[in-house]
Amino acid sequence: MYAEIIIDITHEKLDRIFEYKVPEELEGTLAVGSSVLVPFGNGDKVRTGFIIGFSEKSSFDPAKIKEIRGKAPKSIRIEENLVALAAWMKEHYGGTMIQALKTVWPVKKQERPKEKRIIRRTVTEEEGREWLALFQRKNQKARARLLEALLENEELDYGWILRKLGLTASVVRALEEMQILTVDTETVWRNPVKASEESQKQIEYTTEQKEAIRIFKEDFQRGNPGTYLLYGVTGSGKTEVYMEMIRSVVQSGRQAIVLIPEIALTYQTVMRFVRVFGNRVSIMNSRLSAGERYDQMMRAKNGEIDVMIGPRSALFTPFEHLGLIVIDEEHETTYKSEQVPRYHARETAIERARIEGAGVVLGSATPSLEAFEGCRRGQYRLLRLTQRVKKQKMAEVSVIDMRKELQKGNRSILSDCLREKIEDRLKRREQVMLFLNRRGFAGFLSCRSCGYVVKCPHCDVSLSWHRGGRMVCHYCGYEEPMIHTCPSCGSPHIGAFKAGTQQVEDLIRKEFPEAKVLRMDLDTTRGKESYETILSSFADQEADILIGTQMIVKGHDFPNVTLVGVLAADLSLYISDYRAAERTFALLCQAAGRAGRGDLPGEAVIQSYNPEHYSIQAAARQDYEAFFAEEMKFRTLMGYPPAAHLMAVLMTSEDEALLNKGAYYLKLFAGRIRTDAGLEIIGPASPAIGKVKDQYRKVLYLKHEDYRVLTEAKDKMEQYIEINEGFQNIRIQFDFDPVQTF
DNA sequence: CGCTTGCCTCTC
DNA sequence: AGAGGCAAGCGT
Repeated sequence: MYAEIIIDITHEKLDRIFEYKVPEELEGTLAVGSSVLVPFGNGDKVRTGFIIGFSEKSSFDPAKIKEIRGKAPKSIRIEENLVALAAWMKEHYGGTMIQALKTVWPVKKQERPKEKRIIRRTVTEEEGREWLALFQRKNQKARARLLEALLENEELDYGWILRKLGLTASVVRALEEMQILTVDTETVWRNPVKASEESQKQIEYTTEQKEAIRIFKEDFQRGNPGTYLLYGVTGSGKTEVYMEMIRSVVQSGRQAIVLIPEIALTYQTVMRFVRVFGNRVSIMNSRLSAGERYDQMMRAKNGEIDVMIGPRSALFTPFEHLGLIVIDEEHETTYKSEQVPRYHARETAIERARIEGAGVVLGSATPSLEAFEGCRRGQYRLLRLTQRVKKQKMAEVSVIDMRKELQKGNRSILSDCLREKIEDRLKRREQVMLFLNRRGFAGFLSCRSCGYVVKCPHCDVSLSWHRGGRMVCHYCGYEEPMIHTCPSCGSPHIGAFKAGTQQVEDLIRKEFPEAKVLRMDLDTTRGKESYETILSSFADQEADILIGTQMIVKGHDFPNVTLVGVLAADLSLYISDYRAAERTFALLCQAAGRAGRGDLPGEAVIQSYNPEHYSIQAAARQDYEAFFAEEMKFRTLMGYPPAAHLMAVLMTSEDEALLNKGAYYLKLFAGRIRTDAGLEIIGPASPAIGKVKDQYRKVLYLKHEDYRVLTEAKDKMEQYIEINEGFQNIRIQFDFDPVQTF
């Protein structure tokens, strides 16, 4: 018997199967997904490898085949279904098999189990009373205290009782030696979820919610759940629908995974699930310790939990009978991994569900073009929620033309209209949220005389000005002190272009000195819990105005917020990315959806320099379908996803000349892959950031309607690169349907 | 003529 | 990735 093994070394040249003989004593104990120790290379250096298959006959020279040395110590076997998923991911997104395996199985090794010590009384109550009397006579107070506690409760938690009664270990040991008690050690699973006592109120579902639940349940019970898009406006009760669907999946003995964007994984979200599913819910995220993460994997594998909530990576939870994967806020770009393999959680979830016979529910108020187009093509089923649960009206949205403000002589970043409305809310003691597109997007230092911009010497991006007089590169972290004369022309008129959240905060404090203002962005949420702290103090109405970036438009309901202002709405329209309009539309809809979540009606003001743009117009009317129709025309015309597929080939090298030459030849080669006109090749282009950490970058884009043509092109290009020595010092990465353009 | 040094090859 | 093979380069 021979095993097909992937060696645990990330290198393109080793990214293939190696055959090893399975020693007889190990037969039966090894399976697909096991990790083993094998001799590798000339010196027979022992390496770990993963078994991805078996064969009776070897296809390699039998004389050269070596034997597996043994199982890797402390390893945990990867589920066979997840090995299959890894293979699909490698093929679909590029990268090596070992990278794919490590993505679906992030647990490195067994972790030390958490132990709990328990004190148990071994004497009868009667005997105990005799001992107690003895201790009291001898004035042995500590022993008496412990024994009294044990007479009340036969079992006590070791650490807890020592702390509570102020005892030392020697007291316990003494009683243990007298054979009054025993100390037992038990292993327990670490549990990051603290269960609550509250129970779920009875929910009245709307007709639309009932219909969505019914359709899913019927398909699920018939045994062929597919993929559904739950398209529901903000406040339409999507989460309740997910929970009801999960409930029916769990009732039939299967498990569910709920994916959420990392930022939305809050205490409140988890508690909603805990109220329904109790301690059979767990969470997974990067903030858990290795031990906690390992234990959650094991609890899932052992069938001790039914629902796993977490970001992208929770998709690989090793449930034995997975029945449903829910992807909340499915349009979020965080579902695309920026590490190899650059997988998209939506597509990967659908593939995992196919392997496991499970269903997928995608939920969003502003679905991705991919999801909505999928419904139009009949691949996914559309479930709609058009009504808000509490029947509140959607916020009234007005668009302000900032060019007209300028003509009127208002040069502030605040329009007169928005200023008046803020004043009005402050008077009525209602809350306001001001939303700015991006942190420090324009906090760069430029010379007003010659136009010189201070840039990072390593990354080709402008340095951001930070309070405290330093300039920082957001890509590599490079810092330098603020300068006061232009290095190019010597002019003293060099300064920061102010329009980050910090500048908005300064302005608001000056304009409304009586208002209490909170600011939330990457700078103020650096600390571990401060994200929650800021949001909950705003929810408790400790401030009147909350200023922030993307992060304030998600999660939390603030019932007292009746006005949302969007400053510089169209900044995200100008980034060089084919998804710019989609992102702008989603952001504006979400922002508008924040207003009027309580009993008071809400209002949103969108300030724009480009108010006639369809994404802004459609967002103002909250008209997704109008936006979709317009945007889809553009994607079709340009051959962008989801109308067609796009593959970015990112090349990096320290040697600029070599890189340019390599890019030129790779383009020539790409042109010969297919002779039909369907495969379009764009570039090579210098990305927006031409250099990162002293590595030059070039990018080539390939477009084709058929995704398989692109994966085929990827494979051929990989081969070409391997044969041609000119590419030795050029690194190449592929990115399918990228969410960021390079 | 032998020994270091850098590049190339190969890994079941 | 990392070790062994091999030829060019340098010292005695």
